[in-house]
Amino acid sequence: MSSEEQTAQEALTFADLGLSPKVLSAVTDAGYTVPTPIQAGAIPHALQGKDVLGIAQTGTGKTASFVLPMLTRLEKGRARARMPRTLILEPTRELAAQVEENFVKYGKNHPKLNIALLIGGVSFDEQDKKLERGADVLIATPGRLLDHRERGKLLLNGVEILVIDEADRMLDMGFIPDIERICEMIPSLTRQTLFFSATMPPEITKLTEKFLHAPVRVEVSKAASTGTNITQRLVKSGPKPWDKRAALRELINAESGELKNAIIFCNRKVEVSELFRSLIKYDFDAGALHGDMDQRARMQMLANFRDGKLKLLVASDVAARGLDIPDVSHVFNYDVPIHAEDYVHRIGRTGRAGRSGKSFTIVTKNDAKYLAAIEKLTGLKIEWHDGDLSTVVASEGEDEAPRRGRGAPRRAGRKDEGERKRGGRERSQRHAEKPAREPEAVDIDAVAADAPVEKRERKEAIRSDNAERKARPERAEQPRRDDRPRRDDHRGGRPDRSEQNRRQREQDDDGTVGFGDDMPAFMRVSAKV
DNA sequence: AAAAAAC
Repeated sequence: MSSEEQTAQEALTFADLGLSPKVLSAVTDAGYTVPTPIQAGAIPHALQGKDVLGIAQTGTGKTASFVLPMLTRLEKGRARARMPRTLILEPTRELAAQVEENFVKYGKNHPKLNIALLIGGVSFDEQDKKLERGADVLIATPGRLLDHRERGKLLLNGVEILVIDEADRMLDMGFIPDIERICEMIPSLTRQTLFFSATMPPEITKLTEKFLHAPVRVEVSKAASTGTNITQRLVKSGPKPWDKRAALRELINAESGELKNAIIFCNRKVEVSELFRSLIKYDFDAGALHGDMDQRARMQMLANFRDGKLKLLVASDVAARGLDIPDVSHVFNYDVPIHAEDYVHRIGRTGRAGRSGKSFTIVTKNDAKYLAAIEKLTGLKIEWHDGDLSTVVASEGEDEAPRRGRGAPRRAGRKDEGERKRGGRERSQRHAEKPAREPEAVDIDAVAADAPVEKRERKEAIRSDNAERKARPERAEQPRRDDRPRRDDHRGGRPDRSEQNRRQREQDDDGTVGFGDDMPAFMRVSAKV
């Protein structure tokens, strides 16, 4: 594209793109007049029925660049039962739901538009009913889509427009075989394909060669890989979880003047859970988001965070890309991401739409090589916030190596692999929180679908617990935290985790019945504000 | 080395 064309396009308004009056009016009502570069580039071609290869990061207005032309094109024709007219594939459930919201928003003048969202973790029947009724727009994650299809509830040969969104992320997640299968189910002669990816690794290029016909390539210049409006800092910490949690708390407090809301990224789901619990204990206004959580909790957390009912969101990389969370003032990396690109995506959650943002990455001595990779990728030496690792004060916590030789010999009564791992983690967790003398915990295990336990086990535990609770509604005064085993005897007579949980649940008995029956207490806690 | 995604 020449620079003249570029300038000409910047002067464009949505009214110049060829969208239908209904769509245009919804766009205007939403307060938009000038399309973003990807929208200006893709919409006219999409309206003409051409295949489009859009290379754009999230936050560039990519979603509207396919939603708007699709709505326009859907005005002609009607959907037949079980034969959706369009299909949009998304890598995560949240993204799929987000696209649905866009269709609702811009499709408000299309009262007859049927939208079906096929994602995992929610009821099958409702989705099936929508399919039966005939969907104009089908938005799906690959797993659930294939599930419906295998049950014979879905025919894909009537699909007129196929959208593959976040293709590079699909690749990362191992979805490419699924995507290929799905593409092959849709007749290529009658199909228009819109394909979006932030980057074009060889596998993705191959995919586009296979499934796109003479695509129009629309590339949006990458926003400087890590936006210059983001202030990035490194924060030293000891290597232990309690060191890192303390460093984070200190940081949040120090930033409290500027901190409007923040996402705190962890590398692992268990860490999300642990950190979330810890923050709640310290009375921070925090929520959690990761893929093992109950789908309703995921949605609710995200909604609360977006609506400003929740200040801190502790999340796995499920939240790193694509989620449209406007106006996050801070991003904290509780862990240095193992993949350098993830760093870019994570901190890209702040400093959006030209606003300024701050990111802090907690670094321990174990993170050197990941940090080096990040600095290499971004071509940037990230400054230390308050002295580098050489100034870390030694932790007062337990020795690095787990102590042995106390209690029963290790061989006796050895637990299975999973249990042993969990036990170890809990031990360090408990210990970690000891020195700080935290206020009593909100019990999260009782309700959170995010504990590192099989779902079934969890449900079972809650069910039996509820039964027990009913049987004994009244109970003697609870022991206080100070009566619990202390620092040095935590290896010995520590009450069983489930015992602790049970007591805690009895303490804040709130009538929570179990998954799916009631809103988890931790969500209520966060919603209180 | 981790997350995500199907019952």
